[in-house]
Amino acid sequence: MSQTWDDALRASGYRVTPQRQLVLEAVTRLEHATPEEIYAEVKQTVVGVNVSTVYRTLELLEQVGLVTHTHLGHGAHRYHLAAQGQHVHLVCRACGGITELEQAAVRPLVESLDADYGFDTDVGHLTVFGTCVSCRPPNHAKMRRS
Amino acid sequence: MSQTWDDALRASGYRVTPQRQLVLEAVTRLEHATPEEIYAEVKQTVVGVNVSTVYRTLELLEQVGLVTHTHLGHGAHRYHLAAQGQHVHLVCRACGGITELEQAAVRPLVESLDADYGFDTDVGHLTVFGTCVSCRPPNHAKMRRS
DNA sequence: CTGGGTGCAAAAAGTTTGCAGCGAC
DNA sequence: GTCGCTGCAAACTTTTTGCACCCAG
Repeated sequence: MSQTWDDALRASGYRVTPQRQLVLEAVTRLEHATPEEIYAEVKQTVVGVNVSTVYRTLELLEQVGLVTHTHLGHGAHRYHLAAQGQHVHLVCRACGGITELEQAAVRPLVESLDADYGFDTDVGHLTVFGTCVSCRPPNHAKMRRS
Repeated sequence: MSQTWDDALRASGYRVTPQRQLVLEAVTRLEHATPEEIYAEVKQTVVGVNVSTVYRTLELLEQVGLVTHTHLGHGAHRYHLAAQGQHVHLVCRACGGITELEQAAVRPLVESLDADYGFDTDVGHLTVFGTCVSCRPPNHAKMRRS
């Protein structure tokens, strides 16, 4: 499996370089990472890698289909492995925590958007903002279902 | 109704200025506008208004609760009237079109996220990316509801 | 060897801040 | 008249680009 990704690169006519390997590893390790975080991660392994290379590499990896990005919170692009499968993100406004959900969790929504509006949802990009259990005020936290 | 908003400002201890009125009008007129678009709009009415004022005003209006912002596509903050009510946004990747949905459209999702994960969804911030009817490949586009 | 990839530095885009003067109340 | 608000310019942050050198194939 360690050879899968570089084949993907070569297959698309791109070269396999240590920098690209490092960026891909960083994306894999730190899930939901911003370009900056990825840069920091890569840099602490090998010095000399440049920010611009990280940006260029991310763009390329995404184009090849190895990684994808989502918009979590203000302007933060966050990258993750495409192979990890498409998942929905729940982002807590209070603690900033990110929860991943399987596609199944939003299937009803996707289907109704399709049926009612003919809209084809890109589930992998779906991000839901709100407040997670542990950050909700204890009182009216529950007693909703009632 | 033209006097409602300035009371909201004064009530919060802020002054009512022409610039603030202009920004609010711009937000009202062009729905889902970015700071830049708002700036452009304001500028074409009155010259001399500054970008920084637009940013400061938007921040203030949001704090007072007159407007809200959502994250639509990459890093674009888009502002809209809070009074317009919370609505979900469908963003088409192909044509960039934005469709607004009433909260009701996602109620099932919101309820299941609450029930299953204790997550309190911020519906006003919910944005769904995908492809709209008119941009979907004609073939498998329809024939669902059939 | 050759051309794509990288580092470096400068540019561009988007947003914030300090400060002096102006005008809402 | 006072103090908050604004304009202006400069600083900052984040991302992009041009160019010469270097190394994967």
